[in-house]
Amino acid sequence: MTLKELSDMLGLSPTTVSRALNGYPEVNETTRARVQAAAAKHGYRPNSRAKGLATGKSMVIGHVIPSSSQHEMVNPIFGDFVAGAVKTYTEHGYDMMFTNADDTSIEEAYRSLFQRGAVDGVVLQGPKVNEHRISVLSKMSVPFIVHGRSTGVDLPYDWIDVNNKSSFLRATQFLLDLGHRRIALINGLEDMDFAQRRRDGYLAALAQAGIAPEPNLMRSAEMTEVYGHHETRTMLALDDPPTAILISSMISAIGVRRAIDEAGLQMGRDVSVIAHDDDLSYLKNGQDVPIFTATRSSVRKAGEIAANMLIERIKSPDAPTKTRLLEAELVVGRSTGPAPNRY
Amino acid sequence: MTLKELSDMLGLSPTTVSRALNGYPEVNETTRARVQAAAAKHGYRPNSRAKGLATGKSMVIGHVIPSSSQHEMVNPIFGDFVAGAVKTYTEHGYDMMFTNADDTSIEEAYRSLFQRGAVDGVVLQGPKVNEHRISVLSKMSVPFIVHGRSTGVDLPYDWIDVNNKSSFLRATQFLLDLGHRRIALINGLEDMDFAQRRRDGYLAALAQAGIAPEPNLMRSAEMTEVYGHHETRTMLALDDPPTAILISSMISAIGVRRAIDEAGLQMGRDVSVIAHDDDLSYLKNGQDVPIFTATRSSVRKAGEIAANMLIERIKSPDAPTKTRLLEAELVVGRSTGPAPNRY
DNA sequence: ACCGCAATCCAAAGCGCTTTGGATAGATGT
DNA sequence: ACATCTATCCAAAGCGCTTTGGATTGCGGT
Repeated sequence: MTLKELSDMLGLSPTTVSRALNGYPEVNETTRARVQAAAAKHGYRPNSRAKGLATGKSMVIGHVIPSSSQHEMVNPIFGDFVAGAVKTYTEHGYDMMFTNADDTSIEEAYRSLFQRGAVDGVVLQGPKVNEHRISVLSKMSVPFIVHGRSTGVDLPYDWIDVNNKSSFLRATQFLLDLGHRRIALINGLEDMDFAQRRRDGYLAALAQAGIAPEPNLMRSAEMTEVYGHHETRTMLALDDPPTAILISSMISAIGVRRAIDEAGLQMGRDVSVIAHDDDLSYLKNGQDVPIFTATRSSVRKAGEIAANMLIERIKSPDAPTKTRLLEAELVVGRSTGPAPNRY
Repeated sequence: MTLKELSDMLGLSPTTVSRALNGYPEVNETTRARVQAAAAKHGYRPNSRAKGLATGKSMVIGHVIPSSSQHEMVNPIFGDFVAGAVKTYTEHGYDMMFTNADDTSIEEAYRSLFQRGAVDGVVLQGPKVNEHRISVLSKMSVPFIVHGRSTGVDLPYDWIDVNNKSSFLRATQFLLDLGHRRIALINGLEDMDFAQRRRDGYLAALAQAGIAPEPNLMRSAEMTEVYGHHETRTMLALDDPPTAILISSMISAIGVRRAIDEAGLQMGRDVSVIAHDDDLSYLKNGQDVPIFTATRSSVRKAGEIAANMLIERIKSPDAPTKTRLLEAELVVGRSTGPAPNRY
């Protein structure tokens, strides 16, 4: 069912039918009602490609998934962020498009998406320190939003981020207040911007307390369960093991917990644990009492907000850049307690 | 940069340029080389909407994410399935599109996607028993593939599924062989087809062993960590608690493990556990020795295969339907052991 | 020298929609 | 009664591409 078929059927011109359906004023209200009724009856839906060609908009927003050639790691927060975003997109009439690109061609992927006219804007996820993609998108002068920020990039750009530094600063202080002195950090990959900020917060808190950071207690890698387990196991076997561990992800925290159990220790008594909790829908941090003491910030909500900000940007490309910094809340669960009196 | 601009620049007609770039034979090879060089140099990329309009294809494949209004549960396997699929799509020149729909309008969402000409095919995920969407898509005579199957739907359709029944049959037999008699099943939502098949396998094994199923030991809900924890806790508090637990998801298995620990029991000695492992990239089941004994089947690979099958279907819409049944492997880890001699 | 054929190229139509620039007719104003 | 609006509708162009149906040229064959 095309516009022309519908208009023939109604004895009207395509022009009028188009206007009737798109809410233009130059059409009689009774005619409009007739048109709408017929459109509904026959299930007419304008072809989005034709519409896009005519209007110059695609009403699609793009996300590029990097398929790190080796690891093929799929970020576990991906699903929740997307779920938040897609909801907002749908409400505003946008569709969401994914493309996959390996690390070397990721810039090419963004360029292709735009120059083909496939999308009206993109979301940039998982920014690294000195993220190159930001300047690429900036130069293309294309609407985009960054989920996270990038230290070292001076250009103005829209972003939404959690206050990683302050939340890890606070979490570390919390542990220090409990008397812990040997606090480990199991962090994400070091070149990721969020990981660097979290480390900064951690280091700042240690510095305030006059504690020298110990490289042995600072680990970083992709945040899988197995990684958390492995690093914890290794660190607990040190001559002078940590009494508290700070972890950048709930997933890894589960591995940490497993290692603590295996070592015959008790989490919250022998070893305190604080994790960053993205509030994933399938991995709730307990129901009444949180399992882990955690710095919590919903990544789904971040997805929603990011989508809204991007849509705003698409509407007014020349508006001043906007940013949004979310504060994580510190929820206290049963995984933390006073430092054990070992000596 | 449009086709016309490029052709003007080259002193050729749009026809010839189009043909040169699309590999048609009626163009001189030296001309073709010239055109390709110019296209590369100026970064020309055909507008995909215009191309789609002209060819009648969108080169996009659609996925609909149901946002169950209440739970807003995002399936944790989602990310990996998508990662597998999008890789295949990209290789074949397809983009991937998401739409969100609440449970009531999900059928509408599929219809809209096609009638707007937004996609060339769709993937149907998470089929329920008597899945209504299958007949809807069938009637629309539209290319689609189901990830999973639907008991009660007689129509022929393409699907790829894990052999849920046989894998849970085998897992249950494995536990029975270890001497377990009170085996619990922590399953997914009952109306999901996979959950029903897994239960069938479980029940079949019990029946073979002459054991009457006990409703008290069979639970079903959305497979979160907290759910696994809660049900295990409840069951372990029974007068006659299970000695083994079968779980439909690694995520929930983590909660199960937590409950076992909290009860002061040891997994693999006091309580045996087998989980279904989708081989998620961020939740590997251990590295050398698996943590959980598990029925394993990579959902990422399923995504890849599904994508390939769908692309085949799009190419030849009238070919006979194809199906693919993957067998899960039973990997034996440290979470299972002989039934404790309690009495 | 003439015909047929292959190799190259191009003009123009068409995909389904929006939008510009009228046309038409009845209503209004003086 | 005549010019002027206003409300309503339509024809046609255009978005950027593919594709049909020729044109044109040069070559071998007779």
